[in-house]
Amino acid sequence: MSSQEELRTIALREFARSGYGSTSLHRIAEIAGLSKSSVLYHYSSKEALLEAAIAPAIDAMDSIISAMEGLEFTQERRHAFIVRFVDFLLAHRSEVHMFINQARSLEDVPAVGRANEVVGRIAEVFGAAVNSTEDRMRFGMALGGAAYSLVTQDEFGQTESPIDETRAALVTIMTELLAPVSVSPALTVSPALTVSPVLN
Amino acid sequence: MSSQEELRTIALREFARSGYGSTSLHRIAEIAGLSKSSVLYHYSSKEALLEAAIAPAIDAMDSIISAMEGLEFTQERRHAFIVRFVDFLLAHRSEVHMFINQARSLEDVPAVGRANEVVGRIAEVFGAAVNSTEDRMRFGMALGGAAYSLVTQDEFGQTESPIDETRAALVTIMTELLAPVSVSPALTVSPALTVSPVLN
DNA sequence: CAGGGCGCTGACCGATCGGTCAGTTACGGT
DNA sequence: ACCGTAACTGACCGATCGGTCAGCGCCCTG
Repeated sequence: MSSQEELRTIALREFARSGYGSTSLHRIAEIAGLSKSSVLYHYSSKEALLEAAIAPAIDAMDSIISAMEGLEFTQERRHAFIVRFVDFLLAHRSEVHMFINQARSLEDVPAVGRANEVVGRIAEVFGAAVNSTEDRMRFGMALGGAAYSLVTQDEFGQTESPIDETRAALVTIMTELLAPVSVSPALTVSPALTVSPVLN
Repeated sequence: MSSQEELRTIALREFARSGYGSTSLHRIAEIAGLSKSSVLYHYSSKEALLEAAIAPAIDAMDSIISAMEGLEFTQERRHAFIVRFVDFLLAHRSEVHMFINQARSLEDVPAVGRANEVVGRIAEVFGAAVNSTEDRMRFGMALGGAAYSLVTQDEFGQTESPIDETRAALVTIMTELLAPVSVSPALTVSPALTVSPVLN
């Protein structure tokens, strides 16, 4: 693996694990067995290194959502999206971790801004079929929950599962969450339930 | 509001939004309209400020899980846990955001380490009834997804929903996710189970 | 009026940050 | 053998970090 690739890989892992702002170039260099100057030789700045590290994931996410835009939202297409999305998550855990955790604090970085745009387009495509509060929560829990549980699965030392088992489980659960809920109203908890004092 | 409380509130929000490492004491002081020295007058160190800010949330989470330990895992208790957990999420969004995003990088901080312990105990309690890969994913997506979608809901400028609608939707979806899959889902929610939430 | 905390401050400290720059080493093509 | 360039480095820069400290004004009490 070339130094450039190695630096990208290391930076990605460290940025995701410790945060962009809290990861020093010195640390990245140290892990790579290089000096800080060498890192800045390959990438003109810390920000350039970040962009190089996450660009492929943004492209992948972009192509997934582009394939959905402007098309009617059939069951088949929904399922195809879920499968693509799960595979995307499995292939780009660290990048997704970064988007989830630091998209807000890094939004001035061009590449991260672009990532936020793409996420917004996903929300738009689903938004057409998603109106109620509960449906919106379903959408958020399906995408966010899938990403989050995948990320923490290898962060915390949980029991590891075979990849295809994980993949199948994710597809099943996301399909369940994103299925049109108009059916079986008996499931929903009555809205007149005890309104709790939510205070800080 | 006293300076101490105000600093705690500001610190919590900034730590959650930008990360602990990337938030300077100067910035916190600036928002509070004080000097950096004043912050260090009220809290002996940045870490002490962090601990003071998140301690109440950890206590609340601790009491929720303590109420579950050592008891048989009935439908009623599962539902009670979900309701308490959702109310906990609603009351402590910022703290939960921090645990999710930075628990790993901050684990040497005593208070955060304690938070990780509590999360581990939650996993243990549920782990008894959770064996397959899919059930484990369900658990992760229910807890993590709920926390994540709540956090991003007000971070990104999404359409805001009434808080009791959000609460009801979360309870519904989490119940659906955590219900034993073998049983018909229609049977799992009994309407008379609304348990009053845990107060802080 | 004296004085003692309390809340707060600016000046200052060493460490570390991202980044610049001149210079060294290794090496492939002619 | 020579040269150009790619890969890499240490010394150094200004800025900012968390933290220390002496001292400021203010209010309350004796």
